[in-house]
Amino acid sequence: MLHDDDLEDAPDGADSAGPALMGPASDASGIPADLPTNAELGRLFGEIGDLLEIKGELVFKVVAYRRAADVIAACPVDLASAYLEGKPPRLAGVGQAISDKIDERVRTGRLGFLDRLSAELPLTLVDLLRIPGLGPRTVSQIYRDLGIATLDGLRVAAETGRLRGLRGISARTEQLVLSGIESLALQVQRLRLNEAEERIESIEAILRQAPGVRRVVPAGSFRRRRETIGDLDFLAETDNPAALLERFLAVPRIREVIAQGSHKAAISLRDGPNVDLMIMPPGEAGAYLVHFTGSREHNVRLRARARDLGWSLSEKGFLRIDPETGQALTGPAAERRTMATEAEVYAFLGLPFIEPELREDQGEIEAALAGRLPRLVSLDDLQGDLHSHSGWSDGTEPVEVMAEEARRRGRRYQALTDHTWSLQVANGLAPDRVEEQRGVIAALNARFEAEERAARLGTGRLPDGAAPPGFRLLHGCELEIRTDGRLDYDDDLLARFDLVVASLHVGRRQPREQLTARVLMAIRSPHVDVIAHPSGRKVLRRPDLDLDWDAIYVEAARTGTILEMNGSPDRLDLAVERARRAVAAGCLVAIDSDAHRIRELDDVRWGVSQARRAWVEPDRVVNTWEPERLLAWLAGKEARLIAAGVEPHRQPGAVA
DNA sequence: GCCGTTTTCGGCCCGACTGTTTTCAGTCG
Repeated sequence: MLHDDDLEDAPDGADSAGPALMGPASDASGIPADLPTNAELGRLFGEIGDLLEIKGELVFKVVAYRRAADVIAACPVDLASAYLEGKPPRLAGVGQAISDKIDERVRTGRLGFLDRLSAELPLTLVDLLRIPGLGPRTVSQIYRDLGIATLDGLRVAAETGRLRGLRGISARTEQLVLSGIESLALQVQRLRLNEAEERIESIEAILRQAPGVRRVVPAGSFRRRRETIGDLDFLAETDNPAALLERFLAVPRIREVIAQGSHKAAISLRDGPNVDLMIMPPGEAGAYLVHFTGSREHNVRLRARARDLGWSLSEKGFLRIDPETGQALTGPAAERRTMATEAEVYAFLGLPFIEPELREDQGEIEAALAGRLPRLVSLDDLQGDLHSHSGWSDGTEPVEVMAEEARRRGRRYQALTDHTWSLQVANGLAPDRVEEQRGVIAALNARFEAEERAARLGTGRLPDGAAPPGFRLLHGCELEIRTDGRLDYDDDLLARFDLVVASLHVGRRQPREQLTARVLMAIRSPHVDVIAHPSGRKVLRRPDLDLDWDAIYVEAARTGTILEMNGSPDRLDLAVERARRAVAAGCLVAIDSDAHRIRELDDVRWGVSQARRAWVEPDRVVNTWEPERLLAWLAGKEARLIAAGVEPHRQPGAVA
């Protein structure tokens, strides 16, 4: 059995199709060829924000740069191209000043403001901010009083006792700085969702055993189902806070207790993330859940709205603001409101309930105010799964085991999509094995039908007792798009599958035009129904393919070719911003497991949460459809190509 | 620096914990 890594990475050696595009440093117009990505642009403005903060600039200006940096990095449109074309999109938080700076960076390759700033304050100071406990004021003081601007310099100063002379820094703080630098060096990566879930479940189990505990809720970015998780957050209701905190501070593999109070504590684990525990007074969970679930930006918006309504909002609930002073009233005069549920908190703000996955300040507040929140797809909406593997290629289980497991989960269809011929590293199927596999699947479906018929007649029962409304194993394949754009099977063979899922594992480093052309050819095939894991990325490990995404969305929408939202927590592909844009462009998606073993059949849930973050509604997801509707759609590809005036991409003759 | 059917000027979110203090600033989430 091959590990996924072998499958994904080994064929990259075949990246010999055509030389890399080595253009000149700039063309005749002086426009630099090394256009910055959105992530790089975002990083630049983040650095400006950091430097301004160290400089002691107005905090709102700092916040403005950081907010712009986030918006820029998350923007689904390639900003460099858009600015070059003179069509910069309107982004909330990016005004004239920052827009001009983006334009300058894109056109000239420079950013004068940052250059001037870093002449004043070394850019390396930004690194010092990453040390836990070291904020802008202290960094500024260290630089101005001691001239220290680098991590190395800081370590030497701490080791030789030069820091402790500064105001507010004792010998103990010096030690904290040293261990902080150390922890940076071995800083743990962010966790993928499934890794975060493992740790959360084990800690949650311990907390639940504490006496007096009523409720433990994992909150934070895990509850929002972000792609990667930094810290883990727990909220708890208990009659005995001391006992719960004691239990928390004794979980296995603690590296350090970071903070410890009467109602909250924070620890760091040896093998990973920081963990926060907050204890809620019974019956007041609403504002706590809101506060510790929403992103910082979402919460800022909520509190601003509360303020407009005359209330100050915190995790403790609402406090009436004194109109004279503008301050929250405290003490005996205080008027305080608490709620048991999040829905009540939102209602108090005049908003409908906002699902956790949407709480990112990506337009959900505006949509809530306008009554236009989406009805998000949920796991219960799914009728089936269009992408899975068996031992025939690189899965671990026999076909019948995967099928039985899918049926046991109540699905109405499961597509078996083993790899094709040319992906030999994954044991891809030659055409004769495809024929053989078709027979196996037909026999299985015949057996399932007989069992269901018998169950309906009362003369037999299904393996788990319950009679689902019918289950069908669909015969598909994961069709390799080769380096030259050819597809792995000819049209005659492709036409005989129930569905074809096409994907690209080889030649990943080709230039954008070539990669895009390969995907577009697959989209224009009369037999390709789904583009699987379209970006080819691996979460935290491998970047996206360099594709012309807008061209792909347009053509996928035009031809009714489905884009996959792959639920494997390693992939989560499409990413949220891409999926949101694809659906806005009219594309259909499928939420698939890409299971190679039984337990991975449940990975569709990560695909569902990813789709929810992308505001996807059920009807856009083809595997929420009834089997009849889905099969009719799959059968209609060629007719749609013709209707749309798209020249079908034919794949004639056998290709070896 | 951004933003606006209550504003083109004047706002811009809130509290706990820590460390070094003697009443609070800095940091963090």
